Amino acid sequence: MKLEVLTKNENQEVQNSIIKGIRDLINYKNLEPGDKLPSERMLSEKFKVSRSNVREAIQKLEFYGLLKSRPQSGTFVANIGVIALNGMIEDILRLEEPDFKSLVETRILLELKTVRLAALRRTEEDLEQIKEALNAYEKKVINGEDAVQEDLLFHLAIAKASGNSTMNTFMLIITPEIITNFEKYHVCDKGLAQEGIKEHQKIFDAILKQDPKLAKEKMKAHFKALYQYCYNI
Amino acid sequence: MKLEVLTKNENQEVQNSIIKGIRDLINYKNLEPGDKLPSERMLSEKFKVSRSNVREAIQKLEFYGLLKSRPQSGTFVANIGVIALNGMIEDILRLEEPDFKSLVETRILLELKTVRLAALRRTEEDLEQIKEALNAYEKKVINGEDAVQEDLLFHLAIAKASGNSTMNTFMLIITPEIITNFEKYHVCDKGLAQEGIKEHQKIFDAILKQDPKLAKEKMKAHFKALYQYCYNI
DNA sequence: ATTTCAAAACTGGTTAACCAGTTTTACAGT
DNA sequence: ACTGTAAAACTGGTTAACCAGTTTTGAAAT
Repeated sequence: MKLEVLTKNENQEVQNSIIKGIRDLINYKNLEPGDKLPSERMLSEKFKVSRSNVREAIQKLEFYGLLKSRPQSGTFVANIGVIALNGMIEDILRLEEPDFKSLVETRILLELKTVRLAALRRTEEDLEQIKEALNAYEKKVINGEDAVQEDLLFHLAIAKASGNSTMNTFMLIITPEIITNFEKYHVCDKGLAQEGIKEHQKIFDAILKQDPKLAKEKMKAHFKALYQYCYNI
Repeated sequence: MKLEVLTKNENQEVQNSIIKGIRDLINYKNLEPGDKLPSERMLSEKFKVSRSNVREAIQKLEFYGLLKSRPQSGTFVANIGVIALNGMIEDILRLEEPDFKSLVETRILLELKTVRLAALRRTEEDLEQIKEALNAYEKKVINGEDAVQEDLLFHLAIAKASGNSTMNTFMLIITPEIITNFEKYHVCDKGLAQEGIKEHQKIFDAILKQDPKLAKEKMKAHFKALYQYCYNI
């Protein structure tokens, strides 16, 4: 028997076909929320795929909160109702890779919110960490070096200070892709970076003063160039 | 040698210690972005853990965009700079489980944005799917049945119509947790659901008319009760 | 008919051997 | 010394056997 190594796309298709199989089990085999899924071994046999493929598919559905594995016991369907399960699985199957415009749009949305929340909720420790990130950014820019990383770390420090762990996680998810694209398209040239220092300082001051409205305003100003760039692609 | 099954928390700690190990490799062993990580076998030996544990930790860092595995070749450090890598790994290690308040806060933020974008960008097919979800919700509520799932599917249909795949993904991530908590705390009782039909209809009409401002307004009104609930916990 | 409880079957997780590409190595030919 | 190339070493991914808890089962005891 000849074995082949699958490309990432082929593997994605295998995973999706397993997810479809699990969806069909829920739909046509009376598998209700809360019930136990057939064991990984049975699923791998039924779908003619390896057990590791089954495990990966289960992990993906677990990430989206649709399944829950319990060691030495079984994998269980989340208790969110069969209709929601179906709708969500359908959506997950059709999810496409995020484009850069989506990322920037989402980033701006998150940042304008986290900076307000940070102004309202920041602790003294948060302030210190934001200040530290600001200083690192400033130093790099003054030396004429590329400071995309320090820029993003400043924004991540604000997200952390927002006290909202969900938004913090989401910011972390999009940040590497943002950095990669910024460096690829040279979004931040030296002139923008010089301006950036002042803008960052103003954002920091607003958070320090606990003025959420001002903080949001200054963040909006900071993103003005980015906005323009994004809508001119 | 006695083996024990690890609880989820213990496993989390194992994973975090591997992530710390990888961080140290980057910091102290001249492992620069773009370089190849030591092989999974070497890491599992070095950190005295199983290869599957190493693979899981790598997958987690891959999810956050910090590593990239290439079959039959190696795992590579993302090209986002050593400073960003360090900052992000630190943040990932300290990430906490999201609380319900964070989830609701994030949901409202996303929904007020996606509904605006949906009003601007919705296709005819989007409209049909939103209408379908609206009808399903209506039917359930009129029959006096619990309609939390249909409610959320209506909102997911709007997120899909926003044309922003990142926001759509984020909505999917938070939805199951939202459903679970809603059902647990009985956030939507029958009276709210009756009101919900009218509110959903108004949101749909605004999207149909391609009026983003109105759509956001109606969505805000829809969340008014939720707002109150959330800040009274 | 009901309850008890130990043995058997089954579970997700772990391990180690294996697979087939990729990369490095080292030697043969010039 | 340099180049070409084939073999060896190494890679992430896959497989199958194994581990120790969990669940089911079924016969014995009541």
